[in-house]
Amino acid sequence: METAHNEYKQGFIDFVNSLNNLRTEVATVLAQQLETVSFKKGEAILEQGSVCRYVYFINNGLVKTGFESKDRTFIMRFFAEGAMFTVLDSYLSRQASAYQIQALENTVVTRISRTALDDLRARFHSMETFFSKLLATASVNMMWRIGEILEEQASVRYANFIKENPDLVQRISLGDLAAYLGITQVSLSRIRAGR
Amino acid sequence: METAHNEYKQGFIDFVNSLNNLRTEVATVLAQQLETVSFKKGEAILEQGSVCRYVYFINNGLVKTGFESKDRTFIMRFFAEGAMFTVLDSYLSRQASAYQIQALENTVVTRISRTALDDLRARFHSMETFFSKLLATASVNMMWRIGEILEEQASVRYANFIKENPDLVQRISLGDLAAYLGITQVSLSRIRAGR
DNA sequence: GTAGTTTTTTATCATTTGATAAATTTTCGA
DNA sequence: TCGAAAATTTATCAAATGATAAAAAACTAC
Repeated sequence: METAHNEYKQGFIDFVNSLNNLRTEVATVLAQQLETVSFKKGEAILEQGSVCRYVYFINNGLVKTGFESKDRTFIMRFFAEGAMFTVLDSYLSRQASAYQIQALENTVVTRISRTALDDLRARFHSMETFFSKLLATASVNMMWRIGEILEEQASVRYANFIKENPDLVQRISLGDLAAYLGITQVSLSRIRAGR
Repeated sequence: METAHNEYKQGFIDFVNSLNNLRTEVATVLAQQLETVSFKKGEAILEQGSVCRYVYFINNGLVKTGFESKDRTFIMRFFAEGAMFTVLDSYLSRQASAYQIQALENTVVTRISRTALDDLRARFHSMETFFSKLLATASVNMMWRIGEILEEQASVRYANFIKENPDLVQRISLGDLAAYLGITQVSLSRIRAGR
């Protein structure tokens, strides 16, 4: 439906503007490059081993990015409505990704292809600035996460996660939260029991 | 000494060019904003609690970035000659940093102030692109590190570090390497003993 | 609503890492 | 070169987490 489609595009544009305000002209060109796609709960948005060719904005729903290793799964991050994400290494290198993206709920995303965004970044200084700021945000988050993992035990990280994401906790399974914390689901259950 | 000073500036410029080639004009303006500073082994380049006002390029020497917590120390990263670094959260937010930077060897850095770099990023698209690429590199490194910490035990991460940084290992103390791995120095000694 | 599947909990035992202390080795300045 | 300080190793015991299995609870599909 066209109306809904444009609304979704507007979410993406608003997000970009919130990081770095675009001239109307640039926003218009950007809007032309966006497309909106839906995924059902459980569906893979990006499979491990394929190349991530998009930057995504979540209109609604919830996704996890992570990877499978040996027989365990690890989660890099959850992204909910209003967030922008990609699998950065694959996106930048154009190589197959070790990471996957999966919808944890029915999810609607608006995305832009790397080709299109590269072009916009090259043509418009403001789009490059937006991209810098996007990476800056991601970097600061990751820095923080590394520090926390090094410093704190799983029980503390669990408590921190709950405190900082009270909303998300309701929507994430125990197993996925454990995979985010880097411990087994059984260990997290034990931590919750307080032993 | 002026000659040496210009050589040092050139290292910074070469690094920028390697990420995103600058027009001569831009490189010249950039060069005017650089200054070279030396630190003795053990000296703090940035103290925990102050604001990181620079992006640094290491001409020679070795530094660690990290933080003290309770009674333990943790290291985010080592940077040796040829690397560019800053304390990103503090640099971007202009807030006091939870992280410190310390010289592990006598170190010569060439730096640019945030004020000057912000100005160059605003004036020259190519400088913004350089900054994006710098952040992209940092992001991919951090992504990789998070995945590794989640997935692998300290003994494996130790083996990986040695394999990927055979040069650095010679120059880093066991304690600092343990702080990077997120374990105690005693634990690392035990891992090395192979028990 | 019920059966089957998935998720979560509980329990037990093994492994990894931390805390502490002491011995040993290395480094460094006088 | 000596002696003190710092770094590293070794040892012992405690705490945190993993592996496995089984029970309980929650969720789903029909």
